[in-house]
Amino acid sequence: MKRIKIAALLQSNDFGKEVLVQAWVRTKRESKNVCFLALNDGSTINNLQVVVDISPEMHKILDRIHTGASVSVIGETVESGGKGQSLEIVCKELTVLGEANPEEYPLQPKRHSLEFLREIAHLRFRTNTFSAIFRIRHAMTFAIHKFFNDKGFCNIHSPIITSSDAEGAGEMFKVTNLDLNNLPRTEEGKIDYKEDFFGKATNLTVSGQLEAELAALALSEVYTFGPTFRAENSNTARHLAEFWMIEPEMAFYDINDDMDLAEEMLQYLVKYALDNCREDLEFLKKRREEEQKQKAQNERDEMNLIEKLEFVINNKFERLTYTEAINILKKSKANQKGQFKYPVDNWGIDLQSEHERYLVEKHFKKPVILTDYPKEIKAFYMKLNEDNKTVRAMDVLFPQIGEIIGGSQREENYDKLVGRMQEMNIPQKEMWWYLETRKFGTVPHSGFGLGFERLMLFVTGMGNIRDVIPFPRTPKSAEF
RNA sequence: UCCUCUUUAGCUCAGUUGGUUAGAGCACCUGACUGUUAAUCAGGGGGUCCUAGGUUCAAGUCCUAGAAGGGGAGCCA
Repeated sequence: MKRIKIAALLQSNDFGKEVLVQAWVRTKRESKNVCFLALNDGSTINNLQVVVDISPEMHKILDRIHTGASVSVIGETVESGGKGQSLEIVCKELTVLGEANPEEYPLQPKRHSLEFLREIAHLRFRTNTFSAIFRIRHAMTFAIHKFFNDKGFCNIHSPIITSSDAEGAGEMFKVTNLDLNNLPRTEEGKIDYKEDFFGKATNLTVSGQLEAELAALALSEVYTFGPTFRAENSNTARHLAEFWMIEPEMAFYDINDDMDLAEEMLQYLVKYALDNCREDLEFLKKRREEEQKQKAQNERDEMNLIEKLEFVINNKFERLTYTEAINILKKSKANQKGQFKYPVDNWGIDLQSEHERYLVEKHFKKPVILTDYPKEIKAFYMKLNEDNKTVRAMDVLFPQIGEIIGGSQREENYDKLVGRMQEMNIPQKEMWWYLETRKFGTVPHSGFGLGFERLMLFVTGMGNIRDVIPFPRTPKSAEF
């Protein structure tokens, strides 16, 4: 008999049919003559209830079954005699595929702390919360490819190992196969990378943007979606040393086209989750509501998870320039009463997360796109404005998460780009290939980077980025 | 990296101004129960009080150092 998945079975409402189900036991509830097994196979947040009449033979089998065991069940679908589910199966054959010793199995049918589950990341997939999160993560991955594919974008696999460390996007992880206990040295005593695998120093990529630009200047519209590595000693709920980033790059797009695409994409992805992950989102909504009860009244969410997601797809993002944002912040009561840790006084300061949160959560109460930042606080490749002071950067700020997207129109003018590289001490020699795209058939173009796990934080309503990636890599932590 | 908090049973936590044998709920085991929904009820077993020093007649509790984790900040996506 062919196995049927629980999601399909629960949807079918097809009674009186014999089926084969294989899954893991979430709970076993036993009384004298009857036993109920709640089974989950990860195809849905919902469990299948299996009713077992306790005969002496069944009793022996049931003794081996505890939370976490894997079982194979042949039974007949019936309309449930109890509340809580419409369909259940009456067990005819019950086989234990794998026992789970209850003295050792760490998951109980009760709420565990996220910190504890992080320590057992190999088993946390088996909880409602994490199975919901990773089904949503899959849906978002798929939706990203679908969004770009439907628009005629080309997916580009940018390299993971790179020899350029000129981007200044953060500390990099070194890639080498040199014997670290016996490093080859040059005459000056420095490490001789000519002896290394690639014949030069290499690192893990911190961004696929520069390579994506090369592809965009031929294929017009491309995107990358790959792992990204930053060796920063960042210990926050929003940073990972290994994370996934989506980086579209579009020829003939100016900064406004760039913003339009970013907004359309985010709304598309959130809508996709609402349309395709409803039950998982409802579960996470309830979960968050429970969590909120622990918090002080003024720290609680104004909207629940579903409302928050619907709000994003139903409202235009607020667009304003850095200069306008500074003026709003300067005049704000929070600033005048000295409630900011970093007071807003002069044009040119870098916005702190408290300032971003004020704009998004207090002032506009919706996602905000900030543009035209001072050139001093942004990257060398961003297009310089006419004023010679600001660049065509755009950051999309989301409630609770902060910067979810960072992007810009790129500097396509060769001389201006070289000038900016000189100002910011970016070595031009290593970047010859990047500069050549401005020498040969340069065009206006734009792009942005979306932190995939930050999107996941928003969509799932989870508070810690370590809980939306299967196996988080953070400083002092690379278990599993 | 900085600030701050936490670390007690498998899990979640309580443990008073330092004082006898360290507690609860859940989980586990045993028993009861004709359909349960994290089933319920009764009983039972289960402890390196994070680690190393120190103060004291006496330390889970106080002091010092360290480790791990949480929250906030910086860096950023």
